[in-house]
Amino acid sequence: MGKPTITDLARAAGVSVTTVSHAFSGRRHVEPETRRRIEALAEEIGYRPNHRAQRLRTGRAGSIALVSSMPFAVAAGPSRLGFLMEIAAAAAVTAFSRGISLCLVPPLGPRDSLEALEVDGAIVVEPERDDPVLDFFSDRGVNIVCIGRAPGRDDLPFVDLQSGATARLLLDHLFSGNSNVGLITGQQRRNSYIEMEAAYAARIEETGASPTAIRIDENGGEQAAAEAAERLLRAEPSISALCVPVDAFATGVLDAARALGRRVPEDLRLATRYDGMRAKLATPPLTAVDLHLDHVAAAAVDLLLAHLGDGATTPQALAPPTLVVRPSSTASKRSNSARSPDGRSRA
Amino acid sequence: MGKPTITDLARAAGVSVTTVSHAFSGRRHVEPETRRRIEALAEEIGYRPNHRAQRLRTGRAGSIALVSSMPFAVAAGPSRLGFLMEIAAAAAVTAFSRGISLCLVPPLGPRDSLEALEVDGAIVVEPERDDPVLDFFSDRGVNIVCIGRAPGRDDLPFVDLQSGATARLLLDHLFSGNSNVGLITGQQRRNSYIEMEAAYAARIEETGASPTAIRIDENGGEQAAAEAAERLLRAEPSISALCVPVDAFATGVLDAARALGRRVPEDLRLATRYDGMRAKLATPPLTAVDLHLDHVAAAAVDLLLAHLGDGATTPQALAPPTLVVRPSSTASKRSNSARSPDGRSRA
DNA sequence: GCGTTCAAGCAAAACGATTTGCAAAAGGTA
DNA sequence: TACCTTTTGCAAATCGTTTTGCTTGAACGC
Repeated sequence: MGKPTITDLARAAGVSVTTVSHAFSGRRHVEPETRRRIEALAEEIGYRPNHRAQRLRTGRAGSIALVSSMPFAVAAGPSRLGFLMEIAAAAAVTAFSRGISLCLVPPLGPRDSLEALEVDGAIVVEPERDDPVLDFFSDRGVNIVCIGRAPGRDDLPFVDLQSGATARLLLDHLFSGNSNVGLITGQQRRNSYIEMEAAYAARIEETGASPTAIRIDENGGEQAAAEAAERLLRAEPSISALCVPVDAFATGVLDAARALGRRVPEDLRLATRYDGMRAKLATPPLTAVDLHLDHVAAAAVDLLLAHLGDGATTPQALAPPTLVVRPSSTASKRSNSARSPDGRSRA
Repeated sequence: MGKPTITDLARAAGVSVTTVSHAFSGRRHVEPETRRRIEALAEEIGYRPNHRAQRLRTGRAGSIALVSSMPFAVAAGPSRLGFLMEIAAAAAVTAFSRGISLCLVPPLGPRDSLEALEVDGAIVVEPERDDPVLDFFSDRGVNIVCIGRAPGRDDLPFVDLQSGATARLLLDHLFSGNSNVGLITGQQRRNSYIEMEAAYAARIEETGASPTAIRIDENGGEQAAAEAAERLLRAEPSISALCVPVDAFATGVLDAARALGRRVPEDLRLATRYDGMRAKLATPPLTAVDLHLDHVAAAAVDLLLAHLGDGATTPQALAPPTLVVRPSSTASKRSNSARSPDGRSRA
């Protein structure tokens, strides 16, 4: 015969299945001595509750999904992967520590391939406006939590990526060098771009400078950014600093600068958002923002769980994003002795 | 009332639940016209089969796990993450295209935290000898497929990482420059280290050179490697090339070389294994091996599925690993015009 | 007209747990 | 003793499928 069931265990212990169930779940009191006997016996005969049966009965799936709204395979590639995967790793750890597992969901191609998915809730990373992923889960009655506000969906709970603060951090830094600052964001309408553009517009308004902001299709990746940046820098040679939140775009800008013979940071100061491998290992290393993605991921898991009414651990407050200054943006007059000059030591 | 069940659908269609079930599964013939009516009606009333019930009945979980035997959070950190996550992304895509989902499993801390996991099978990435992860799944009767042979577990199916070929590729390249080649591997007993060490020993035997091989605890990460490499290079100043399969160790070696004033590649040639961000973006970019991890991941998923008797897609043959020569190992006499000199263009 | 076969569909038994309502025993009070 | 309350445990219903026999009715050969 197969694996022992709760019935086998009950028979062995000389009690009913109800009692066994209660002994494990604690939903009702059972005589401590009885419980101990049951537990010992369970261990002995190797009983383990059947999750599939539990799930049918309770209606819980015991797992959540982590979804990127951006294709894995698309050009933004390894870098974007870094962002998502840093979240994935932390989310997996948190989820498992809460007793649920985490499914990594690739972008939905043919819509029905996601049918297989069976989850209690989903964490969607930086959705764009009208993101089909959101509809997919909404349709199925799956709880959603976003990382980064979902544009146009104020009904959805989210963990704040603090994009406004991040934007101001970067812009404060770049504008401080008395530079003529340009902006390169993504074409997709993600909240972080929207807030970045708003902060930039506010800055421009304040200083009376002339705005130089362009958008690039994320799918073009590094190369599209390099081409666009080259055109931009030719057209507007007075630009002396660029805020480029997408790190793949930022390295593209580095290529463009090299092609144009403009040194970074002496002739062009540069800063990006996600402080990943790419920013850290670029030449020169890129000024970036530590978004505390591990905390963000953990908070997202806990927020989702709270919405599921499960483990009501109160999501703790998030630390504000912090600027990590690296050589790519040190003001040209000053020496390279800014904090964390090499950007590699803490990798 | 809640979501429509198969019973509701059967009633609506004026047939029995059996017929509905057969209409969807195709296990028995149903009148084409009846089937069409059922399908249309299903669409109309919004019926979707309950996965939990299906799973209880069929005994399939509909998902597989991807497990790293190495802690996420441990010092090897972002780099190791790259390796695992590159596999995770590709595996997720393949798995979903086969109609099953993929759970990302963090390392097991307290053993029971993994209890929540409910999968049909597990892919374990580069297990070490006596890896507890393997026992965990074996105990539970979960099918296992490894990426990279599991040392001491010849019973387990695996997707070959072709570590022997990889080792020879790297060693051929380094020895070709008439260099005095040293080796730095990891202390853990993973198959790739074992095969690398064997290939190195064979080389030494052949050439009559004196061996200089050390092992470093993976948990020490980049810094431990830097310290060990510095000691090694001081003790054996004649070493003119280092084979360092772990990329985090390789960048550590770069630091050590810098500290000792040895230029790479002029004074010290260097090559690593995993061709990730780290290798590509290092200064100078590191010679590495393209392991075709995306194919490996896909093959692992298909192999696992084959063992589950599910989608018996024959795993296609794997492409051999290919050397990607970068400036870190170009022989000192030659110019830097080896193929792919900058290592960034194809990122 | 009689057996045989086949197609199409149905009723009911699993799958293995949780949960509800009820019963027996135990203790407390009047 | 009678009555009420609490504790402890049980039997049976339930979750929504899949799957196994079993019934029809029709087609077929003879």
